[in-house]
Amino acid sequence: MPDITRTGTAKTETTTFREVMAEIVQRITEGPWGPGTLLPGEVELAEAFGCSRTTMNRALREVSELGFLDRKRKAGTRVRMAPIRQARFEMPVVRAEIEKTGAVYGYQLVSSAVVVAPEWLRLRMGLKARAHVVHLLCLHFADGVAFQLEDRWINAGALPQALQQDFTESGPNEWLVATVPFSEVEISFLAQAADAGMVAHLDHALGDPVFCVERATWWQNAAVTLVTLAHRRGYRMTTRY
Amino acid sequence: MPDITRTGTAKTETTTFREVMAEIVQRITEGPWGPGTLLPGEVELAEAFGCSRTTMNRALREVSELGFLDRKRKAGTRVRMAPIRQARFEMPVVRAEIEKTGAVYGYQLVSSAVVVAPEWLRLRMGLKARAHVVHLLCLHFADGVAFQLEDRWINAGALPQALQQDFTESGPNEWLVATVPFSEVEISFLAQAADAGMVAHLDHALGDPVFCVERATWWQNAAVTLVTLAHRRGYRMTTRY
DNA sequence: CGACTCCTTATGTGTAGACATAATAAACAT
DNA sequence: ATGTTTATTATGTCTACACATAAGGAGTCG
Repeated sequence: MPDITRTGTAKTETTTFREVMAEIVQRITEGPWGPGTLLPGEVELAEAFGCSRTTMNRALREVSELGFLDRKRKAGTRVRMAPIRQARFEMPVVRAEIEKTGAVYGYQLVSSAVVVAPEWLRLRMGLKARAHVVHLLCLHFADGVAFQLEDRWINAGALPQALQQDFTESGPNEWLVATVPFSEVEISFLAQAADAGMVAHLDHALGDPVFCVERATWWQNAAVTLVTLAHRRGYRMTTRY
Repeated sequence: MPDITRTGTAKTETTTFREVMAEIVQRITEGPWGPGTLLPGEVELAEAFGCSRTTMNRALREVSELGFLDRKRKAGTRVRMAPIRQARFEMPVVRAEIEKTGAVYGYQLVSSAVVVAPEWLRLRMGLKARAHVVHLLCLHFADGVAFQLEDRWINAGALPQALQQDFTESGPNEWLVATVPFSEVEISFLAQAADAGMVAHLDHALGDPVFCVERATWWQNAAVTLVTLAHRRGYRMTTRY
């Protein structure tokens, strides 16, 4: 039966790769494809699902990116024994994070100074001896309550404009992402004991555990900035999936 | 040799979507496509790059998933003003995390008990009044040194097998991922003050800041387990990109 | 002016077909 | 037995083409 234009009628009866994905995920999580199962080949599956191999390939690839499948040439597609658990945090600018909760964002510059980089900073960022840095302390408020204390160092060698820039009205982060948008970044999450600065500006007692995010960024192998974001009491960073 | 198979000579001269991606990313980060730029349409780009639109589409889609591009039908493809910063952590089983560093993994069950769920746990996980839970304390070692203290609660109502299971030889996590592999998960990162248990088993003084990961999991809307993973002094969770 | 319709356009996705490549398995030689 | 080559096979990717869909913009009408 030589095929005639499949284009004839309207409504897609084609199986979309999203439908295929959903079905595959369901078969893995609830259905017959338990951990360790070796799936049939793409060609066979495509036939069974009534779609082209291209579509099946895309579906399998994306399910695999979700962490459920392990694919290898020749070896085939296998359901992982345990799915890869991945926590993915989008790190918006503080302003966006606060405004998303419906709160009013507030900003205040606490202190600003140009200093010679201290030893630990030089080692951490790979700065030259006697390199000058801009050191800023800033506060971010949610509905008038201190939400985050930003302790930032900017390498004046790499970004001399930072020396002239005025940070009293808006934070250095917004200026930096506009100035050096595509930098290499290293992010760390850690717990720190509250120091004097955090006690003074956040709702902490000296030595309290503080959840901190540290972000170091480089641009073309030159250190740009190092920032530690200290959060208010009880802050937790959460993701669900 | 009659056959002219193009495989004979040079490497494929087809432009692969990875090459295209690399070029696009470079044009964004270093080249002429600064933040806000509206890119030419897929057809035009494909022609310029000497590839098919399919390939260009894939390249653009993946670059967009990296957070550099914003794509909308009809509106076109635009370079984001600031790339979406995303921290992505793969959360392997502790054993794998430790062995990846080359250290020898060690495990020890500290305590095990079946108790009625305390109030806060009932609220946190949505358990019924007087629900029974298994409460475990376990230690994970790297080269003999305590690395992580696992404080785990398992809902015996949803997983009665947990009552019989023996956790003296291997941790509850490995048993759980094998038993309930595909659960819904909520992960939080937070800073906590060291309590008596952490002081006893990790290298902490009372009240020290401890970096903790809390993971709650459900399966088909029933609470399965809640675990708090307390880390050793100075631990930080890092990602780079 | 404002709200509505319709057209256009760029991306989104599906299909068939072909070749590329990695990795296993089988055949072979040492 | 062991190491090496060769064949096989499942996934990976490219191509050309077609239709689907969202959304901007022009034109229309009250």
